[in-house]
Amino acid sequence: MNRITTHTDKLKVGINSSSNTNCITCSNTNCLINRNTASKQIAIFSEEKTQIACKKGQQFIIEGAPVNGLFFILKGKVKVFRTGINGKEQIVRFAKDGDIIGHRGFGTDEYYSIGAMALENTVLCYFSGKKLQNILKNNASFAYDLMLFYANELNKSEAKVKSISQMTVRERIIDSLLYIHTKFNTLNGFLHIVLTRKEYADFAGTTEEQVIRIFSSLKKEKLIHTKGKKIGINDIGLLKKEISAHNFYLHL
DNA sequence: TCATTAATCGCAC
DNA sequence: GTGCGATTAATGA
Repeated sequence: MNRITTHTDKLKVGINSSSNTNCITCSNTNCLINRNTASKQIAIFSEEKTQIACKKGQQFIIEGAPVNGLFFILKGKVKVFRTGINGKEQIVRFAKDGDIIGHRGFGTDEYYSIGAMALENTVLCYFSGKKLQNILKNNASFAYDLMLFYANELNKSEAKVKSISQMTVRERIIDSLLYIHTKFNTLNGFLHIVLTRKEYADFAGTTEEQVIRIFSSLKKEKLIHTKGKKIGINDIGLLKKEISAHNFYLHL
């Protein structure tokens, strides 16, 4: 597709790649580490990390596995989910370049309560808890940014609870579409991420059938258009209008 | 192309 | 609004 994708494919060398991207020259401006380039300690990040290449569909965090570090996404898209009692998946959030995965259990001796899977070929930067703790203790600016990130995540997670418990299925699906749109943007008129109907359902807290039904009525109302798995939003303003009546400001 | 997987729809509850 | 099963469309080897 584009030059960047090709670059990622070259990095597809399996677990524990030795060719680490240097944090100083890294072009991922969405990354917390990158935003702290001012610090001289930035060089340490490059030395302490392990780069991991994940193929599409590969799960790199298993629910119940012991927590021992933190993942940063260098390039790619990931879904973070939790499995319910009857095997139902609840997608907790999506993540893209620069986002952090596995932070909930960081700094504890606990086990992951979530799973994470690559939605496309993804390159991760992995820091073991011990190494990262050393960096955090010596870099106040980075620690502060990480704290802001945690606060923001908590806020979003609280908004999500409200969304699932108080909105109708249609509203939750529209809300999810808007979230995907703000997070991943569009490409050629379609949302720049490919999700199955089931994944939309798992994120909106409903079933695959409901998603299909809502999508087809939204299509009839000319609010969205689809081509295979790809979804395009025709008028973001109109969609926002539908949920703004409830004064829910989600996914900020 | 053919086999596999996903999307869709109808229908019962 | 949910869940099952049959049909149809899309994907990818």
